[in-house]
Amino acid sequence: MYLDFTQGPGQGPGLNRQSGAAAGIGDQLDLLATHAPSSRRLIHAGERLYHAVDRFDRLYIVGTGMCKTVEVSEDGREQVVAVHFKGDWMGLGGIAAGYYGCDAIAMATGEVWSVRYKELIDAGSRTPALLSALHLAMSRELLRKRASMMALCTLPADARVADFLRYWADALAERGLRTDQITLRMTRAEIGNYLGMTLESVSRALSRLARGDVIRFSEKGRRDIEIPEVGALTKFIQRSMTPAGAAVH
Amino acid sequence: MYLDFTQGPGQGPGLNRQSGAAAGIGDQLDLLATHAPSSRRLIHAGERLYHAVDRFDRLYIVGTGMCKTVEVSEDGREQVVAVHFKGDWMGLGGIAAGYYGCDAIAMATGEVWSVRYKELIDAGSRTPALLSALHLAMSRELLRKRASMMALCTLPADARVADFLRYWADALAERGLRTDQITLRMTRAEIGNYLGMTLESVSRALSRLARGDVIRFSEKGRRDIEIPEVGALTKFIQRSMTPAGAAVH
DNA sequence: CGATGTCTTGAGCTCTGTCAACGGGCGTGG
DNA sequence: CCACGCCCGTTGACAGAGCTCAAGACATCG
Repeated sequence: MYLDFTQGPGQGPGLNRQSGAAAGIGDQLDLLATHAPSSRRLIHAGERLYHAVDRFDRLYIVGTGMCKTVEVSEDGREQVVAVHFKGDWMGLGGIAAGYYGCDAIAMATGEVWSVRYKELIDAGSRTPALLSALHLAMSRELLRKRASMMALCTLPADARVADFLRYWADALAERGLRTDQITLRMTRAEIGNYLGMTLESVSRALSRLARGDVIRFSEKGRRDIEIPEVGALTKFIQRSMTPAGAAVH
Repeated sequence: MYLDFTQGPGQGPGLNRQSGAAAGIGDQLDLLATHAPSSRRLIHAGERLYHAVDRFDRLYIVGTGMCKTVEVSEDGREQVVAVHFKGDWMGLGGIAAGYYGCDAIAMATGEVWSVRYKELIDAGSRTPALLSALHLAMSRELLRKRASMMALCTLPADARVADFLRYWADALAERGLRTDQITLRMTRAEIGNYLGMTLESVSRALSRLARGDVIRFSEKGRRDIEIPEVGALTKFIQRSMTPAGAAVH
């Protein structure tokens, strides 16, 4: 899926597989552990990794679990700007800003790795694969944000929710996990905030998706969602585009 | 404004100034010309630099003029995902995707530089400042997209337009250009597409901003907009947030 | 000068936000 | 153990922001 044009004959192992975005996830951490002075840290849901105002210093990588990053604008508007799964890097905006600009908050118990940016760059001159990993991570986040903007700008509320579920399922699939049963670790309010709509709209959208048999609510709770067929989400999104066919009811 | 934590004692000149985002813009091009096998190309408005489906190969940098990048999703939705001013890099999403994923189109006559990504990386091992420039560019685009998402998710239509104008003015200011008189090189439809609204809403928003004396239409045409006071845009945005005071009329 | 594309403005309608009521899960404390 | 409060989620009724459709004014270009 993702091609790595940076591979050269002399490069170390890792990051050379081409079997998906997650190809280098394990390798990334190996690389860091082996070639750069990285550190690990256990985290629990709700715990904050760094504050928006903190001076930029380290980059963080989700080892296990998942995190969200939340931005607060000067005039107090607050927004979830990203959800980070295993292998995703965090804090990349700090490179240019000098401070993080977002709060990073764990959404589940897990482990997070981190490296000093400066030391990563130094190590990168010896181990180019480290730089490749960094570039891939940044580029991937760019792609993700592009997709988010596309959804925000062109999809109606219901389809945005469907798109969000598809994204979540894809993220799990890329990491070799089941996608027929996902656990959203966010409240409706958080999802709505991320998707630019209210919690009520999220709730209604999910209800409609369930009524249309695109998803099913698990017995375990309303945050556990069964997706028998991820393709059905895509179909739903496309249907909501055509001027003719909306309304699944 | 933007701090560069990568500066080391041994680094070459350039990218070490701290006088704003544009600090390294001239230097970037110097760097490329001196240390990497880059090439230049003249472009005219409407000309396409690369196609979304093209295999990723080179990164592009706006030397003079400006460009937009347009994404087309599989199901045919089309969206302007970014506007690129002097010094902005383009094609960064291709690093992870393997293809560009966007069309890049010139919006004015100008000059665009480009480097093979692979060769840039190679040169970067000899000239670390090149890598710093790349990282800064990527990080900056991440910040920009974050800001876009924030606007899309939390601002009403009028304020999004105001935010867009402010962004444009700031971009000019960072490059040492006048901001009291800007020329939008986009149709209302393009602006609306970029901001997630219709061309009519853009038109109405601009009319309201003009009525509220936040902007003025130039005699030269409706795409030339005078902004006597950039701060007024910010005030307008904040006013549209407070539940009490909206309505400038 | 007509043709085309762009911009503005109005009128009506729809989607989604707002406000409100209600139910369920969970932890705390009596 | 149950009662209570709190947070989360769902659903309904309503209102309003923004979209759709339509008409007309301008500008540009052949």
